[in-house]
Amino acid sequence: MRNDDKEPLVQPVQSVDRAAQILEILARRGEVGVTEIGADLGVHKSTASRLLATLEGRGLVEQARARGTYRLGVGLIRLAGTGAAQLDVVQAARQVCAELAADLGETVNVAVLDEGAAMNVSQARGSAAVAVQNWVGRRTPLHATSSGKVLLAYAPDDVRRDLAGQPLARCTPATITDHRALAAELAAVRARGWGATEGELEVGLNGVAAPVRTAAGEVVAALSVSGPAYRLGADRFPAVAEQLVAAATEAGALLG
Amino acid sequence: MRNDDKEPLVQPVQSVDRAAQILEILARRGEVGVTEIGADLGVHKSTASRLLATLEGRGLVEQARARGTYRLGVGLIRLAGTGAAQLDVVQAARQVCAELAADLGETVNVAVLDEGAAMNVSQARGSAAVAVQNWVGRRTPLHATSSGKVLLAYAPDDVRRDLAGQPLARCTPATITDHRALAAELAAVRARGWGATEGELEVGLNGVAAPVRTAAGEVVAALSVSGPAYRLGADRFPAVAEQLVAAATEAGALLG
DNA sequence: CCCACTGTTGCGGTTCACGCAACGTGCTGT
DNA sequence: ACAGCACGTTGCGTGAACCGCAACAGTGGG
Repeated sequence: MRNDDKEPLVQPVQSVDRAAQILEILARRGEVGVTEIGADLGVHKSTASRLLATLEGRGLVEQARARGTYRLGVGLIRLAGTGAAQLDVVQAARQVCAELAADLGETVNVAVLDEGAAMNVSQARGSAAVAVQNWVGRRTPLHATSSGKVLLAYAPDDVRRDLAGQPLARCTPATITDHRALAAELAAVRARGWGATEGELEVGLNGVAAPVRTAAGEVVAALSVSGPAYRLGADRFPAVAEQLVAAATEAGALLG
Repeated sequence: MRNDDKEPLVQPVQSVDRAAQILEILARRGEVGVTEIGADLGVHKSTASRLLATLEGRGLVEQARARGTYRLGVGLIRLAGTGAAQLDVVQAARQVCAELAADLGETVNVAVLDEGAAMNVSQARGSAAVAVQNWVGRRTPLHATSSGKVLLAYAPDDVRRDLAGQPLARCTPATITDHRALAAELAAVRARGWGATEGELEVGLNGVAAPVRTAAGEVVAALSVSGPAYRLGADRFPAVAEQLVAAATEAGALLG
C-alpha cells in the first residue's frame, strides 16, 4: 500500500502532495511524531513540522497531548460529514439502510468502488450488535467481501482486468484465490443478482450484498448485510438477499 | 465564517494552506468550478487547477461529472472514518451511545468543542427516525444546543470570554440571545449536571445533554439526545437526563 | 455556425518552501 | 541528581518549485 506509485499525474504540487501523504500516514498509524513522518516522506523533520503546523491551523490534524505527536483532527470529520452527505448514493440509501438494519437486526453498509477496493461509505448498525465495529472508511478487498463481489461483477472491464493481473490475497482458508474460480463466482452473482461470502474475509463472518443501480442501469454502489455465521447462516442468504435487493432497488430509484 | 482570520500561526505553508481552504470551500458549497475557487482564494485559476489536480490524485476531491467541476472525494471519508475511530471519545462512547439510542428510540450524538462551536463527531440513530438526518460533522452554535450549553458550562474561561464578546445569533424566537440569561442558564447546567434546549435551535426540536468526563474530571465531550417536541417533551427531560448522565459517566470511565 | 466561457497546459520569473543547524525541553538511564 | 539524549520548533540562506501569464481545447448557448 505504498503511496507514491500513482499514474502519470501531470505535475503534482509538491507540498500539497506531501501534506496529503501525511494525512494518509496518520490515518494508517494513529499518533505519529514529526521525525518519523519526515523520515517516511524522505524530507527533513523541519519540513514535516511546518506542514503539520499548517494542517493544524486548518484543523485537519491536532496535537495528541502537550507532547508534540500528531493525529488526525476533527476538521476532517467536518469535511467528511458534509462530503459524505453530498455523495448522493449515501443520501439516497440512508433511509432504506436504517430500516433494513432495524428489521434484520444486523449491520448494513453502503460501499462504492475506490481504486481497486470496496470502500464503505455509510453504515447503519443493527440492534444486535455483538461487536460494535465501524466499517466506514475501511477499504476491503473486492474478492473477499460480498459487496466487493457485487461491485466487481458489474464493474467496467478494466477493473477486472487490473485485478486479474495480480494475485488474490488470502484472508482466510475460505478466501477465493483462484482467478478462474472468482470469474465463475462473479458470473453466479450476475445470474442471481446478489453476492455473498462465507468466512472469506474473516473466519465466522458472513455477508450478503446487492447492487444499487441508477435509472440508467449503471451499478454505482452495493448494499451489504454482514453478521456472524451463527446468526447469518447460509440458509438465510436467499431470504435476506430478497429484502436486500428490494432495498437496493428502492435506493437506486431515489437517485436523480 | 471567513477562514483567513487565524491566530498568529508562525508561517503557514502557503500552498498547503490554500489546498485546505479549497476543501473548506467545497465542503461549504458542494460542487464548485475551478474559476470560482480561484477567485475565492484570490489566485489565478491555473493555480487552483493545479491544486485541485493534486488533491484529486490523492482522492481528497473528485470531478463531479465529465464536466470539470469538483467536489469532495471519497478519500476524505476514508481518512475521517479512521480518524474518528481514533478519537478515543468516540471509541468509548460508541457502545453506550448505540444502547441508549435503541433504548430511547431517539437520535444520540457525541459532540466536542471545536473553535467556538459544538461539533458532532458521532451519531447513533434511534428506531423512530421521523426525519433521518445526519448531524455528524455539523457545527452547531454553543448557546442554542443542549450539547453546546454543556460544553460551554464546563469549558475553560477563555471560551466563554470569547463568546461574551460577540452577539448571540438568534436561531428561533426561543433562542437565548442575552448574555446574562445565558450565564444564568450555564449556572443551572452546572448545578444539575445536564443541559437542555426547547426549540432554541429549530422550532419544535428539543434536546438534552450530559457531560463526558475523563478520570481527571475534565469535560471532553457531551452526549446528547434530540427529538421532536411532541415525542421528547420537557416533562421527559429529567428522566432522560438521568439515563444520559449514567451513559456519559460510563463512557468517561472507558477513557484511558 | 460562431462566440463566450470553461478547465487545462508550456514557459519564465520570482517567490516560497526546503534543508541545515542551533535552541529549548522533557524523558531516561545509571 | 545530573547528564545525556531524543524530540519538536525556529532563523537563515539558497535553490527549486510554485505561481501568474497566455495560448489551447472542449462545450453549451445564441
